[in-house]
Amino acid sequence: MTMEPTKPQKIWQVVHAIPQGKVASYGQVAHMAGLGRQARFVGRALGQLPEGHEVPWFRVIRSSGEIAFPKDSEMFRTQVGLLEAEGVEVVNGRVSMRKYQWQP
DNA sequence: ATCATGACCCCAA
DNA sequence: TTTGGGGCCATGA
Repeated sequence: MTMEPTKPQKIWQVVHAIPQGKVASYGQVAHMAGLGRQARFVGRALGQLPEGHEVPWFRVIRSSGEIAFPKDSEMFRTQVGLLEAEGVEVVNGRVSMRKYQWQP
């Protein structure tokens, strides 16, 4: 029988649907996953991704357009690299939401 | 049970 | 633009 998706699974499902070259905010993902204002839960869920996943976690950023990791961190550099690789411009750790936000 | 801490957000000033 | 305060809630000390 089919199991009800857990909260993290709902989140991963939404994130998986973000198209290449677009980004979504943590709050946007929370809302789309039916979790209301639990934006923080999205960050937690992305940190719990199992190995071998195909979830484009790097397309999730803050509502302000900023990358959520410290600029001097390895994760920050990784995320910027992945975003730029698919055409998303990152200037000073920030993405233009006006240009790149996913709008289903 | 309490306290602090987060890959956060929104509003007001 | 920046700051401050409240909201949210799982997790670990």
